[in-house]
Amino acid sequence: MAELFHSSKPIYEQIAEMIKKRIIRGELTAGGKLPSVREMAIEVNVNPNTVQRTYRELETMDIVESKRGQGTFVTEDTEVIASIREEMKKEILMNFTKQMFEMGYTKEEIKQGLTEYLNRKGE
Amino acid sequence: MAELFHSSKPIYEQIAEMIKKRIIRGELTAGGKLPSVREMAIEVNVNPNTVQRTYRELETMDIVESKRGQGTFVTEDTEVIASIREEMKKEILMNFTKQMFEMGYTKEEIKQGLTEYLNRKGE
DNA sequence: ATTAGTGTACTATTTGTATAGTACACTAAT
DNA sequence: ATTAGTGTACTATACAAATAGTACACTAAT
Repeated sequence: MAELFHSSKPIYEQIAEMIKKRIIRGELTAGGKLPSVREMAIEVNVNPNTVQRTYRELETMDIVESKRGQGTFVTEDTEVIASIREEMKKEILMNFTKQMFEMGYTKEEIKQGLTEYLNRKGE
Repeated sequence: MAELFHSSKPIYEQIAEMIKKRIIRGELTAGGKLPSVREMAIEVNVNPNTVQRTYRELETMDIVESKRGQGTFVTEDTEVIASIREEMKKEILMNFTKQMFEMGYTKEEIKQGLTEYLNRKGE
């Protein structure tokens, strides 16, 4: 089977990223139920303990709430979700621009590079 | 001292990234000498063995050449350097756009998001 | 020849990640 | 009450990354 994850980052973090993106895209709605620890473990082909760790992390971030015997649910607090979206966007942009600056590109070159890349993708 | 590295990625890879960027920016020139394994270890506050592993990786990629008793030198092949630059740029752009798409943004929203972010940085 | 500064190799130990297996606690449905 | 499906906890094991320490091989300068 195809490898879902990169080796350079802990799998439990990568699963957390994946779930956050699903929430942000609306695939998982506020108050909605996540796959159970065991289901998710099968879905992403990983040990249940690893998924549990992911859920624990997400719970610490107030993104999900785990209810013993019932399941794990996306927070109903839409403001939390909105702020997660902004945080992720900012984080991704910051990381991207930082790396491009470190390569020596200027602001304009970065913008141009992105535009070229996106146009090329559409061909 | 400030932590130079992220915990989520092997340090030896992060050092390799750092060095590649120095080469690309021209801080380390073709044929130039890198800091010795021991010097670099002190510079980045890490064990010499970790730096050695970085140098070994870079040598495998034909980016540097290690000479016993003399030191480790940037390749003199400027084409290799040029291609590393393009690879890194593409890699960074690909990673960035992939993540933004996964968050649900469109091409135009990505461009706009970048422009806004860069403008905001200048304030 | 000696010395200092290189890269290189090796063993041992620690830490974090991930897996494997088992067991328990709670909830909802029957 | 029983059962199935939840989250949770625990021990044991394996592996990679990183550290620590030591030693060796080679080069250039003295």
